[in-house]
Amino acid sequence: MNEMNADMSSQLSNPVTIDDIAKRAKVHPSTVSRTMAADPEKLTPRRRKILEMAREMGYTPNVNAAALRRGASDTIGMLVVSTFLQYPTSSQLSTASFAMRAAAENALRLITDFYNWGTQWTPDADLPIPQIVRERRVGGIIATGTWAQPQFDQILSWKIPACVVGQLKNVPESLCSVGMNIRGGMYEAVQYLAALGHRKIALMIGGPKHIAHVQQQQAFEQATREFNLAGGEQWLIRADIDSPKTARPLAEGYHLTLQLLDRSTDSRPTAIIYGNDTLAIGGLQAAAKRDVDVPSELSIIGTSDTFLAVGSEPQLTSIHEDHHQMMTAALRLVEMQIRNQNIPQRHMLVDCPLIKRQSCAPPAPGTPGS
Amino acid sequence: MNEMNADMSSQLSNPVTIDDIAKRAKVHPSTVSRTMAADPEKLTPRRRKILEMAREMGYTPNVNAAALRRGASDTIGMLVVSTFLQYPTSSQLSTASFAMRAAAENALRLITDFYNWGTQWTPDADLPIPQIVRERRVGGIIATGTWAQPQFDQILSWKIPACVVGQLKNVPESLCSVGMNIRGGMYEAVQYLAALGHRKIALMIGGPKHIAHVQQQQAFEQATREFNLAGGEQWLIRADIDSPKTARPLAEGYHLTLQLLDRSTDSRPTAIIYGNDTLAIGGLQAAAKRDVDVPSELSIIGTSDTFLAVGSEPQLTSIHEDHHQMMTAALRLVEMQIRNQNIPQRHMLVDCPLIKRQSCAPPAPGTPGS
DNA sequence: GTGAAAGCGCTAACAC
DNA sequence: GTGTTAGCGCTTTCAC
Repeated sequence: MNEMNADMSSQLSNPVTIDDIAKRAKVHPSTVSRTMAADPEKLTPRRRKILEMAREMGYTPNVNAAALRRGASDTIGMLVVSTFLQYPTSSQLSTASFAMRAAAENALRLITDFYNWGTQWTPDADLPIPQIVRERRVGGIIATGTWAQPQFDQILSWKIPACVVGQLKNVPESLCSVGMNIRGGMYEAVQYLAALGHRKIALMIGGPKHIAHVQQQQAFEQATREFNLAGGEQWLIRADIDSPKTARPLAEGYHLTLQLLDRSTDSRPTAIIYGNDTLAIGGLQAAAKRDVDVPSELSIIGTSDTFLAVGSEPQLTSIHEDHHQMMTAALRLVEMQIRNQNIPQRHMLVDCPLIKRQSCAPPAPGTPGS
Repeated sequence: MNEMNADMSSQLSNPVTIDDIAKRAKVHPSTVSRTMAADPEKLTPRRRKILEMAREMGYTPNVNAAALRRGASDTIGMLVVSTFLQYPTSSQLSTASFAMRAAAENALRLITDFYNWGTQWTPDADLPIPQIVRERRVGGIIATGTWAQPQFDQILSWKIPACVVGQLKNVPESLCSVGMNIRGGMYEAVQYLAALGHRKIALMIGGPKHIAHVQQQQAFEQATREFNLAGGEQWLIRADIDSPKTARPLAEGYHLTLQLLDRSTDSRPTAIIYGNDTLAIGGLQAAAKRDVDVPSELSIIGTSDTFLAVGSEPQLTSIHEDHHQMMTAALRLVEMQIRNQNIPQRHMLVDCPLIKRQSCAPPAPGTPGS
C-alpha cells in the first residue's frame, strides 16, 4: 500500500506528459497530440500503439495547457441570473443542481457563477462580460434565470458559445435556447380533468410577475374556454409565493384550499390545479382537515413533479418539469458550439407531460360534501 | 452601442495581457505580475500606478496561463461521493447547491464532480485520483458524502489540499474536516420538549445504515435517559426513507404518525421528533386527519430546517442544519491550503441549534383526545 | 502522416 | 524592488 500510495502521489507530482509518451514511442510530441485529438475509431497501427502507451503510462492531459494554447477552456459556465433578487432562490439553486448532474453524466465540466445585476441594469447599459468568461475559465455559457430581450442581444454580442434556458420569450434566432413547454402541460392537465367530468376547476398560482405564471394562466384559460368549463375570476386563486424571504407555500396552499373547500356548492371547485407541488401538499393537508377525501371528493394536480409529488399520500398527479433533460440539451448545445460542430436545431422546447398518479378521479356524484 | 459591442467582443478576441500593461507602464512584465500578486494595501507609488493602468485597460488575468505555470489551478473541486447509490440523491445535490452558493459569495470557483465507486470499492483497492484533479482542473477538493476511514487515508495520500464534509467519524488528524453537530441538535430538541413537560416523546428516523441516523438515535437515547423520560423500543419509529428510488417520506410520515396517534393512551406520544422535515409534514397531515391540534394536542419537531419547516402551517420547530456555514468553512479551509496559509484549526463542527417556531407546546392536560 | 519550431500568458528562480 | 531568463504542457502552423 505504501508503494501504491507513492505511485498515487507521483501521478500528481510527476504527471505523465505528451513528451514522455513521445520519447517512449520514439515519435515527435506533436504526433502524440494529434493522436489524442483523432477519432479513436480510425487510427493507423502506429497511432493505436501510441494511444495504448498513453493509457499504460496513466496519461491525463493538462487542461490548463490545452486551454492556454487553444485560447479557450472546455469547461462550461453556468450563469444563474436574477433581475429581481439579490440572492438566488432555491429554485435557481436546484436548477443548478440539475445542470451539475447532467454535466457529470455527460462527462462535461461545469462551473457555476451567480450574475446579479439587481435593479441597476437598464436597457442602455452594457452587461459586463461575466468574470468566468473573461478569465478564460470557461469556453461557453449556459444562462438561466430571468432575462429580457435586450439582454439576449447582449449575450449574442459577446460572441461566445451560449445557450439560454428556462421560461423564454423573444429569443433571437441565432442564440441557442432550451425552453420548457409549461403551456402544454397545463393544457393537458385541464383536458384530463375535463375528461374525468370536472366542470369546476380552480387554478392556484403565483403572481403575474413571472413569465411562468403568466403562461400557466393563459394556457389554463385557453383550455377552460375550449372545453367549455366554468370560467371567470373566481377560479383563479393567487398565492403569495414569489418572495423567497417571506413565502410560505405550504401554509398558502393550506389556507387558500380551506377557503375553496368552504365555498358554497356552486362556486366550490371539484378539482384544483396548483402552480407547484408544495402548494398542493398544503392543499392535501387542508383536505385532511375538512375530512374531504382525495381523490374521490376532490381532485388535485401539482406542478413540477418533485419528490413531494411522488412521496405524498395519496401520490400527486403532477405536471412534470424535466430539468434534467432541459439541462442536458443546453449543455450539449454549448458543447457543440465549443467544438465547432454544426447545430441541427438552435431552439428546443422540453415537453411537460402530465404524470398521472392517485390524486385525480371523477367528481363525486350529486352535491359534494362540505 | 455598436461601438460598445465591438469593444465588448474585443475584450475577448484581444484580451489585455500582462505584457500590454508592462509596455504601457514601461516596466518589465514580471513587475506587473508581482504587482498583481502583492497586497493592494501596501504598494509603492509605481506599483499603484501599474495597478490603476491595469484597471483602466480592463485587464483580467488568464487563469489557464497562471495555472499552467504554477502547476495548480485555483478552482476548487467538489466530489459528491456515495458508497451505496448509483445516482446522487437529492440531498447530495442540494449539498452541492449550498457549496456553489457559498463559493459564489466568497469569490471562489467551484467545479462539482460525482465520484461513484458503487459497491466495487474494497479497503485494499486504491481510490483513483479524481479526474478533475489529474487534469489539473482543480487545485484542491472538498469531499462530501459517505466516506469511511481507509478512504480518508487515501485522500491524504493524494497530497492535495482537501477537506471532508458532513457526517464524519475517525477523520485523520491531518485531514481537514467540517462536520455537523447533529447530536447536539437532537439533545437540545429532547431537552426542550422535556422542559415543556413532555414525558412520552417518539423519534421517527431512517435506518441505521447512515451515520447520521445512528448519531440521532444515540443522542436521543442519551437525552431521554438523562431527563428520565419514558424509554424503550416503542418510542423509536423506523421510517423507510433511505432508498431514494422508492422512498415516500411524506406518506411514511403520514402513515406512521397515524399509527402513533391511534395507540392507546399509555403508549401514545405527546411529542414526536422527526428525522427530517418531510416526514414531519406528513405527520402534520396525519394530525389534521385525526383532528389532533398541533401544537396544543401534539408537539412536533422536524430536522434540517428546510423551506418546508418555515412554510408549513403551523410553522415547524426544527433542528437547523446550516449547510451554508458548513460549506463556507470547508471552502475556506481548502482555499487556505491552496494559498499555503497556515490553518489555525483543521477540524470544525457546525452547530445545529433548535429553531423554535409554532409546533411545540406543553402537553395537553389529562388524557389526550384520540 | 510526420517532424520541426513557435508560442499561448504567466510565474519564479536568479542576479543585481 | 526590478529586469532577465526560462519554461509550464500543449496545439498548430509550416514544410516535407
